[in-house]
Amino acid sequence: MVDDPGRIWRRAAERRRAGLDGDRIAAAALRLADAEGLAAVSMRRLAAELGAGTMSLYRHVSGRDDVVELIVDAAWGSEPPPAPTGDWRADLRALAGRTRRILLAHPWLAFEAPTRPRFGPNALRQTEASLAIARQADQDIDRAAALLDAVMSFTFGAVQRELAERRAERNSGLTEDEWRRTIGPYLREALAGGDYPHLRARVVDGADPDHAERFAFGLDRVLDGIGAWLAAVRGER
Amino acid sequence: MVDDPGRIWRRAAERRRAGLDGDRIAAAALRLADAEGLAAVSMRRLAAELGAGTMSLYRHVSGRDDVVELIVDAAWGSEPPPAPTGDWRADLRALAGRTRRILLAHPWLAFEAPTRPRFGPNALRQTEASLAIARQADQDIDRAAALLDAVMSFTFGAVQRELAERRAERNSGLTEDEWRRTIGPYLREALAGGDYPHLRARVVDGADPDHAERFAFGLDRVLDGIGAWLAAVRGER
DNA sequence: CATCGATTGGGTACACCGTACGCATCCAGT
DNA sequence: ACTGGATGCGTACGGTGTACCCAATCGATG
Repeated sequence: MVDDPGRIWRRAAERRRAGLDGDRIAAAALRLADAEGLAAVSMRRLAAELGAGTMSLYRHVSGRDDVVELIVDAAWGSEPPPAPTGDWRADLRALAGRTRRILLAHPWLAFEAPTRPRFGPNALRQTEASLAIARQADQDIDRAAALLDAVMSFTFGAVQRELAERRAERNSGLTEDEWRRTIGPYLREALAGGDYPHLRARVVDGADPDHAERFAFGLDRVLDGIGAWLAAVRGER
Repeated sequence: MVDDPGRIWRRAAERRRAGLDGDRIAAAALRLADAEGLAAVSMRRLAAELGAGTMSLYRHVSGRDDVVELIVDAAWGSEPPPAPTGDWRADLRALAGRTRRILLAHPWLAFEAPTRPRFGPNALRQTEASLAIARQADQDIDRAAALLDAVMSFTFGAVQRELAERRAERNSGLTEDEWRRTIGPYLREALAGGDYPHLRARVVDGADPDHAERFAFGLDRVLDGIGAWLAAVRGER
């Protein structure tokens, strides 16, 4: 067998039949990741959290990667995907909003989820629901997939940026202003040279953007672009 | 001192004055990361690559995080940012294209770069150039930053998806088709149930999308949306 | 009820990781 | 020539994932 991405999920189904604790592992790991970050989810730590021996975990999970795969899917399952209502624009917006909410609720997820395609039950349900929504805009599966991809690409990218900024704020002092004074010595020196007029304008004159507002702005641009394109495609027919 | 993100870059400047080998470390680390992935860049391995003792690295770099920060900036410096030409749409497209090229050339970068804001010399130059381009579309710094953010959010998200798919293809067998047969046992079972009609349509009837084409499609939608918005804003004035 | 097979729990050990600390060496400026 | 600071680096500690193997337990069967 070359590589079997379906392994864990088949196994999970079997376990459920046998009634064992693959779920407990996932639940404990998710709790740990949310509380102390994904790095804190080590096999030893996780086992300790469950009051079990480290190697016992390997009976239910084939390694740490499996644990991560499990909690990624569990996180996606924390809020059901929205159902199509007939208004593709509103539905796509709701879908993006749900995605952002979930990513913000599990800050490790945004950096782990996009590393490879996932096939957990919740991921499957979610993809299905997303395609159902996208096909309201265009029944053609390839065009629907393409426009969904554009929306989701933006969503992930935007939330990652948001999380990175949030983390930077958390890390150094407290406020965005405080942070500026921390990086100050270096950045001020760089800006003082006059080599970066636009950067300087952004830092000095620019307003601190509201994250939610930023997200909504970008999303609206994407949806506008998709709307215009749909109109053009329909016009051609 | 709470936390000093400018530290390494100040230090780099001093080193250059003193003429030491902070650069050699960065160059070797970048080579290693590109050849064997970021995970292969360990302090021991890196030192061995340089024919030096492990702890010698700590004279020039305050830890592994510094090494990563150095190679991230070095990677951004591998292609100069485009200069404004007067056509904001073409320039933003060129900027996104350059970003995609760099991210694809250093596959580890797409997953490392967005974790926090960077302030290396190349990152600074790049931000400056990007803002210069964005301000061609709208002189207002906040609006320019907002539209640039939308473009870059999409770009990062899209390339991450692309890399994830590429990796999945690499990992299991060879072709996309081969991959489908690998995941087959599990996915086929899931699709056979009839619970996922849209997903099934995508897998069975859908075409394998060309990555570059997908990227161009999404980017065009974003740029269209921005164009329409700019026209509306200008109309209001 | 006794017995046997399979399934599960877990301890030990190995090879890696980042890095704190302190000692040896070398080179520059006086 | 001497001396002080910069530099190289060996050792050691606490962490990581997990391969391997033995003990215990549980279920079904005779």
